[in-house]
Amino acid sequence: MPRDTTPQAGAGQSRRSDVRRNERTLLEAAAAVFVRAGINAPVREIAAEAGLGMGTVYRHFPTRADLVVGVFRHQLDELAAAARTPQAAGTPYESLRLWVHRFADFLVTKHGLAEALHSDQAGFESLHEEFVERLLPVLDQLLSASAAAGRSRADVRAYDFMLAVGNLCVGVGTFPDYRVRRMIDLLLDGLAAPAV
Amino acid sequence: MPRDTTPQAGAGQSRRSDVRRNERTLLEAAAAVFVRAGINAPVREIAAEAGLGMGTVYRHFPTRADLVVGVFRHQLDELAAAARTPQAAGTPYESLRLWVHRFADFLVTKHGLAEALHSDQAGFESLHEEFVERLLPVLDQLLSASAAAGRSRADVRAYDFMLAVGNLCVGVGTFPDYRVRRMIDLLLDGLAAPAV
DNA sequence: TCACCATACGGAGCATTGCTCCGCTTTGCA
DNA sequence: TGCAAAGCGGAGCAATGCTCCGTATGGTGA
Repeated sequence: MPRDTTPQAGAGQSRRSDVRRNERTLLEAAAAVFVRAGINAPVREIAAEAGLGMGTVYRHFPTRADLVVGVFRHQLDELAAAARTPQAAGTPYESLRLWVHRFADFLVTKHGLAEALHSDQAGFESLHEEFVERLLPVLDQLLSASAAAGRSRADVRAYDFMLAVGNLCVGVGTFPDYRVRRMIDLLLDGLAAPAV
Repeated sequence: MPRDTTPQAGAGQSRRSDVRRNERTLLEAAAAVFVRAGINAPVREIAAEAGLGMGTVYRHFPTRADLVVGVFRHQLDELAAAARTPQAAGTPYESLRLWVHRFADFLVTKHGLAEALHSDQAGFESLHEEFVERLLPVLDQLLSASAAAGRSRADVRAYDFMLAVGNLCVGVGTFPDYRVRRMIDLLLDGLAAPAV
């Protein structure tokens, strides 16, 4: 399995200057294109936006998923950090609730991310993996804490719950009338309800 | 908006015999291909399976979504009928629960259907529409009955709930470790819980 | 029975898009 | 400054949705 496909790997120093410059340029271009055209924008478009060739894009980021991961790495980190920061006020369950909605916000505002996350398209496994790797531990901890406080079920796996929340975010954007928040709350209520 | 894009429209009598034969052949071929290669199988493959040309496929079914609708029309009808058949035993809430799981079964066993249903890919709106048109009324009725019996919330829209259940089914197949049923039960529990 | 033409068919072909390949350019070291 | 290793660019390949139009065919009127 290719760990460290992403450029950050290997010392940032020893690489040629144009490599560093191009990587930065690419990430910025990708971010811009993702905002205006969604995660599924053609790679050609990103290359054009960056003023670079296709070959360069693919040498830096072997699949578009890697590009996506690169662009959202910071936000993923913030999301993970947010879960670890103890809430000033509120029960563990409240913290969980808050974080889940923050997670949903993240997915909903990146057009196509939720879809890509669960896509079976080749190359997108790494995106899924990255999310699981970064966020599953923190979600697991939030769930455990809430369960320990007796406020929510203990028999729900973080993995299932994470996928479920991610799934609920699919199709926002396509169906403006779909109220995701409402459904996420419903799922959270189901989690809170004592197991029958 | 193109209502009745599907061949069934217009009297079944007045059409040439080869047209009727080909339509049937196509539906059978598509069904076979969908089973072995999923909903997203290339149209070429369906044409080959049917022993017909691409042009013929597209004349009969303007988009692949129409083909999908054609193939699953019967099962969609059965699903709608199942909701109307009063359960021998059980509360309205139990009926709702049963039907929702049946709906999920349907989606889960058709590889790629849940994904397609909420895809923003051009041409797939008709698939979404068909599902909404056929199933929303019956789900609405199930929800209302259950709510009237005081067993579940009345403030959840059938549309949101249907999309949510469909969404939860996304990614089964891609992630064998994901327990959909569990998450659907969680959502149902959230629905059952009295609004706080 | 036959001829005719509206209807339907087939599949080459166009456009898009992910990804590769390789000849050319650039960087940084000696 | 010269040179090799590293990197770049973009033409090109393969897959795939969908169209277009020359050709074949069913069914009807004579």
